[in-house]
Amino acid sequence: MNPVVKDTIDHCRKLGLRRTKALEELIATLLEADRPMTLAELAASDRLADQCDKATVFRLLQRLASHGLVRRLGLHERAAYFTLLVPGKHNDYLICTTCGRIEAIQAPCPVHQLEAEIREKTGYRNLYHELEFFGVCPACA
Amino acid sequence: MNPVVKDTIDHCRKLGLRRTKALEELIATLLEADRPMTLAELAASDRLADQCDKATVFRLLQRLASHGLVRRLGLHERAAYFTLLVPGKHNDYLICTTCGRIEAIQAPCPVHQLEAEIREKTGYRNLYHELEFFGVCPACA
DNA sequence: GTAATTGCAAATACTTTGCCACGTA
DNA sequence: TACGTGGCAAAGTATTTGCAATTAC
Repeated sequence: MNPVVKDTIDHCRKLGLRRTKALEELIATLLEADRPMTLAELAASDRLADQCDKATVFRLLQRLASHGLVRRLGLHERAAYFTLLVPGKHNDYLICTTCGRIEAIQAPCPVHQLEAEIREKTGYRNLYHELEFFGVCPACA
Repeated sequence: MNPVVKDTIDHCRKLGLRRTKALEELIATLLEADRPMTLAELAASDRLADQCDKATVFRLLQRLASHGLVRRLGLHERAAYFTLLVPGKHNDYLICTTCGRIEAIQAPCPVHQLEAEIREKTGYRNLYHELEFFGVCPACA
């Protein structure tokens, strides 16, 4: 098993979650995708399609998000997107407004400085940001 | 009438939209709010509540968005948020994950440089970004 | 054995559209 | 007059929940 999957499941166990097949497959799927995915995409994915109900995936995502292991993103679609929060992994995206393609941005994120300032000046706690770039990709243009 | 509202309506007229009471009130409401608003909020607002149907507000927002006068944002809620695109106005937000309060960020946006790089390297067209900070505001903490 | 987890189906929430009446140009 | 626009109601899509059965520990 992928060590990140293992670590994540261990983390879940410590939080009191039970080790179920669905949990394992969901985490593996999110990790392999390497981009945010919708509930519908996840429930229909190879690993989960015959494994469990969409409601189960939904509740797992909800639990994982409440413990900070998964983040729910707005993006531009009607459906919510979910991404696994892996320590040391960036989380900014480039999205094509025509075909919906989503790719992670490799460049270092330039907002940490501003985030620190906001934390100081406003007194907000547990601050994090969401940064997305939207445009029409070369293939669609 | 507010000059920005007037300019925006003039712009709409040039695009072929008709000058209706609903259009005027919607634009004025979005401008006065100074933060993104949901369809439900807009339809229930003082200026629009007794003015027109929610479907009308929806279709107006759709038309304005398709012409680039309004932008639809994801944010973290289930409902979509809409904001008027006023030339020269910033569009980054600070959002409380507990009470849902949304405020515009005054500081200069630090991602323009990165945006330019992405435009060059990836060939995406019509690039723009969406940047939000999420956290728990002092009142909720 | 006990409590968390799951599947299924039903309930919500929000968005989107059809159709005909209406108002702007 | 002609065509964009509006209201109302119905349909569509995504999310969320109730409850009894199941499973992890």
